[in-house]
Amino acid sequence: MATHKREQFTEAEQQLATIAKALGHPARVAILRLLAQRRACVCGELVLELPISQSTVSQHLKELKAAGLVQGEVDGPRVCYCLDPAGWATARQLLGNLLAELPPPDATCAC
Amino acid sequence: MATHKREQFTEAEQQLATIAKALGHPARVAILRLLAQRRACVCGELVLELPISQSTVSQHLKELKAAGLVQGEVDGPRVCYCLDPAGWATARQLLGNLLAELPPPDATCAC
DNA sequence: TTTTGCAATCGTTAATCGACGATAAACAAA
DNA sequence: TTTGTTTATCGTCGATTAACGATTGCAAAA
Repeated sequence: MATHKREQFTEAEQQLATIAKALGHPARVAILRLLAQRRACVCGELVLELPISQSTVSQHLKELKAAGLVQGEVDGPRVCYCLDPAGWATARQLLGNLLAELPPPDATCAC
Repeated sequence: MATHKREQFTEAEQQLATIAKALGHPARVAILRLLAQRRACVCGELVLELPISQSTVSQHLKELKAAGLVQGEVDGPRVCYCLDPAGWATARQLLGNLLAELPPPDATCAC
């Protein structure tokens, strides 16, 4: 059963997991870095930069949009993508919280 | 075909994706938070705290270990888990790099 | 109006994931 | 040695993911 038991965890845990999952593929990381560099990018440009097909890029963009990390704006026949500031604010927050909960880097394992 | 084209991306992109993927499930986030709180935890304790079965917890621990985020130390019949400082140093670094590449939070979309 | 060009969606395929119960393996204690 | 406790692994199942080519849908250009 792949009946995900997501419901049983806290809202924050689910939200962080959703964001992390979106970052969990090198193609999506690459897309985000391209968008960060260029501030905006038409889908076709991304396809040129990446070693995967147009339809696959489109899929990844859809997932990044679903996670709230990118926005797409229709511009005539093309679509311009850019990072979604609100989504990244949340991502920063949640990742920051997690890292803040961790023991200091030099702490020894208590085992 | 789920023939992952991981090879075609940079080392850093792959490494970040691996770490993010490990964080991409609420149960694993919950496990990490428990380990962070308690500094160490026997597998059985985790099972008591989580709404999933022992075998599933064990699977998630295996994935976290594979991603370098936790260590397990055998202690008689039980296994004591704790966060892996080296893995977290890498995670901090890579996540920090990504966030640093992003435009400032108040930047408007260039679309 | 017809054509062209771009991007999303569809349909398909194979692989991976998430979950579980059952079983095996490792060790301590009796 | 046998028993009990703890954890990892196996086998299974359904769902999801990653990838592609083909098709569709739209908007601009001819």
